Amino acid sequence: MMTKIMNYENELKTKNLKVTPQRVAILKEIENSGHISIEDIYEKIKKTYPSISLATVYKNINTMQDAHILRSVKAPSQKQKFELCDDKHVHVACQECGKLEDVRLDMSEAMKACAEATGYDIYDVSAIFIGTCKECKQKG
Amino acid sequence: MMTKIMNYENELKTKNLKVTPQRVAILKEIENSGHISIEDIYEKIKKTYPSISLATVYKNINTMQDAHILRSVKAPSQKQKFELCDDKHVHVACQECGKLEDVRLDMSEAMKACAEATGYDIYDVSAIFIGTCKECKQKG
DNA sequence: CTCTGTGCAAAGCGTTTGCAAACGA
DNA sequence: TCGTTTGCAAACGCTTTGCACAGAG
Repeated sequence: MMTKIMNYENELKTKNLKVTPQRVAILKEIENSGHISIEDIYEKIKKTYPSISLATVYKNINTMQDAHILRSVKAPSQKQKFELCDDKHVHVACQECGKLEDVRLDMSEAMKACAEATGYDIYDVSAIFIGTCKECKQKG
Repeated sequence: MMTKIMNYENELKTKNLKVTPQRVAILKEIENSGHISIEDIYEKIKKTYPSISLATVYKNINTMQDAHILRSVKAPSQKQKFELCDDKHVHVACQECGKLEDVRLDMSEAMKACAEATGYDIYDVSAIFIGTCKECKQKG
């Protein structure tokens, strides 16, 4: 089974971005975690790559967001987190415990409805469903 | 036609929050604009109420968010904006011109599907559809 | 070799906090 | 009156920037 990392090297090259160890490390952390904050990316990478600087993480996150390799997710009253663009999914957040999970849910119907209602060309959607998770329902 | 403001006075009282001119002014600005940033709320209120301080706007936004009178919307690469909780709608953002609009789109099907897929109780959803608006399509 | 990316330290902003005075109930 | 809210100024924390050096192509 081939790792995704090679694909991201190609994606970086396609967008005229240089393939640096820092960028590969950032993409690897995001791939592993699904969605992760800047601070957490930095802390994790520092363990195996102590010389990396937080500014570099910020710069690369911005560069790769502009290149549509990454995108941000922001749940209410939580830090900004980042995920890979090719990872099509929505999110569900538990109001009780603050957990944020990915859900593979097809939103194409809703996107179509939105396009019809507005006259926009819709090509993506960022959705966060808010509720209470199984565990918290039992406790509650 | 009765203004919504009276309802919000009641809502504040119900939540044990005092009805101050600052809070009423903030709610009025949000009601007028649909969604608005903190800075814009402050600038608008200052015109008719010059003594208001930015810190007060922040404190009240936070208090009223905690009381579920307001909630935040955050579109990628834009400032946080705020809207009234009772205003059920989703958003559409134009990638070209940055415009953010409200869309009255029924998301109950998607909420049901998400509840089934995850086992969560889902009671709200924050969705931002990303695309290109009519005007930008013509220009583009 | 050239141009992009990195790391550091400093600057920049948006947001929060502490406190005394003012205000709503 | 009593507890909450306000306004100010200072503090904070996250993010960006400028610059010299290092590294990718």
